[in-house]
Order: sequence, then structure tokens, then C-alpha cells
Amino acid sequence: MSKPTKRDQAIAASIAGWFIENDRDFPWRTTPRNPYYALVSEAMLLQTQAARIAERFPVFIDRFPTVDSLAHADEQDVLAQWSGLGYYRRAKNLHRAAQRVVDEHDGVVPSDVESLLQLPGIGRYTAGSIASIAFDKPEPIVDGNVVRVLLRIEGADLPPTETATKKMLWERAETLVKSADSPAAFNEGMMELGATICTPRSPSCQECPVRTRCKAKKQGRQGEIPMPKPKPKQRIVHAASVVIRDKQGRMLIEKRDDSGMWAGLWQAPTVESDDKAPSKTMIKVIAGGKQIKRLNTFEHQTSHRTFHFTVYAAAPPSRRKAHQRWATDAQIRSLALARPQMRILLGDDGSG
DNA sequence: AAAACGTGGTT
DNA sequence: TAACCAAGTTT
Repeated sequence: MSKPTKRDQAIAASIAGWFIENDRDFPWRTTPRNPYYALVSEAMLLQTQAARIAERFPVFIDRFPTVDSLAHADEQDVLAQWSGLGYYRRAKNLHRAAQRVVDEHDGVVPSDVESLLQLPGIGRYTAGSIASIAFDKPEPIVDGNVVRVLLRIEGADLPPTETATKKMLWERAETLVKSADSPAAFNEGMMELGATICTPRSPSCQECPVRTRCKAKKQGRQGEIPMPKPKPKQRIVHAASVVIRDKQGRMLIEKRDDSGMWAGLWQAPTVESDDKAPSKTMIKVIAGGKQIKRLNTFEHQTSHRTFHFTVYAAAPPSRRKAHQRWATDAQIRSLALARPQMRILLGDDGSG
């Protein structure tokens, strides 16, 4: 770590001071901060905008108010609380992390980065985040917001995903957080600044607490920094799901594999195929051999795939397959479902 | 090192 | 509208 300059100290003080006056009111921002809330909110916030989590966090906490309650919950119940949020591995990791906190740390969320890093789903960012925000320790954090803010402040036209760039950013973050009076306010301030002022496009530089010290602004290049990230390859997947109700109105559902996309979540009987839509024969097989009727189609976008879903209806088979079960609407609402299946099974398109 | 992993907001 | 990207981690 390099020695902080006068400019570094001024930047750290400006951003921490700005945050104290301009923090948004989120349910995990209690006074004082609750380390369990930090654990849960950080898991939810990975790659997800804070405004979206604001509605889901209180519901989750209502269901699992303490580390202990989360540790003793069924994994399916935790996953169910995650329905529609995506990256479902975060929920499994959070659940396991809570169990480890109970088993190995007497139910107290650890405050040091070393211990935090041992917990599943907690990497360098999250460990630093919990240590600094919940415990006010001078630990650096670098998330997408911090990358953008720091590269702009330095006017550094560097590829943000390169190892050398990341190394430099972590060092700058460390220098700055160690020169801040409140590491918590500085780190949260960096992210808040990136989320509300120093936005990816059309940043509000005139409202920025470090506008006089920002090299990108000085050069008028805040719109070009950071360079865009390379985007992942997209695959097209065709999926057919069959809605099957028995006489009592229950629906036939099955559990997905424990690995890969939507691991361990529930769905209507579904086939997927890469190149072209699944054959009618194949769909009838998963429908239990009865005649099928096409209901509707829709697209679903994920980070690496475009799904073309076709939804069918079929009469109930005389006998369900071993891996399938019948479930009432109420039961289905309490299961872990990915967005497309919420739509298929519950008629919930996510808009409400 | 690169790919997998979800879903929705913003411009 | 179609990019672009969000409080990243794991394999």
C-alpha cells in the first residue's frame, strides 16, 4: 500500500462526509449496523441493484430474523425466499454460511476478513464489506461502483477486468480507506456515489463531492471511463413446459438437477434442447403420454442464454413419474421457483 | 483465465 | 431499442 497523499485524504474525507448527508434509507442500514443484516444484504446485493433488494430484504428478515433461525431453516425454504432474485447459489451459500457461523463462531458473525473469507459465498469484496460496514474496520472493498469511481477520479483509461487493473484498484481502495476517519462511511460512500451520482452513463458531476479532484472530469472523459466490459457469449435454448392439473386442481411439478441453471428449483415438467424446439414426441413423454395442447410462448433472458419457452397443457397421466409430485397452488407458492416457472405455474409475470 | 450463474433497471 | 450493467463468487 502506498502512503496517502493530501489529495487522498481530501478525497476520503469528502466522500465519507458526503455519504453521511446523502445516504439512502435502506432497511439493512440500521444504527448501529447489524452484522447479520450485513451478511444477508450483501448476499442479496451481489450483482443486483439495491433498490430491488429494498423490498425483499424485510420479508427475508421477517422469516429468518437471526443467524440462528437461518441456520436451522430448511434449504428449500431459504431458496423459496429467493424466488425470482436469480443467482440462486447465493441463497445456498448464505444458508451454509449461517450454519458455519453458528457451528464455528458461537452464532456471532465474525468481524475479521480472514474468518469471513472462510465462509461460503464470501469473497474479497463481501469480506471487506462486512468488516468495514458492520464493524468499521479499515478494510478495502472494490465492487462495480468503486471501479468506476476510482478509474474516473484517476482518469485511468484501463480495461477494468484485467488483473493488473484490479490490483491497482484494490491498492488505491486500501490507501483511501486507511486514510478515512470512518472506514464504514467511506466504503459505503464510494458505492453510494457510484450508484447515485457517478453513474455509468450521464453522471451528475455537478453534484459530486470530489468534482474538483476528478481527473476524468477535468479531461471531459467521464463518459469514456471505464471502458466497457467484454460481454459473454449467448446461447439459444428451446424449452417446453407442460401444465398438468389433476381433478383436484393440483399441478404436476418436478425438481431440477442440483447443478447448472436453476439448480434445485421446482418446475412444471420441462424439456430443453439446444438447436431446435423439442419434438412433440419428447414433449408427450414428459407430459405422461397424454395429448398436448399449446397454450402460449414467451422468451426469457438470462446472463448466458436466451430461452424460448413454449407452454403446453395436458390431461393428467394415470401415474406420475417417481421424481414428480402433485402440488396445490398454495404449496407451489411456497416452493423455490425461477422466474419463468413463476409465470408458468402461478401466472405471475413478475410485474406485480 | 475464462466461463457459468438470473433478473431487472436505465438510457 | 439494445446495450450495458448491478454492493461478485466459484469452478
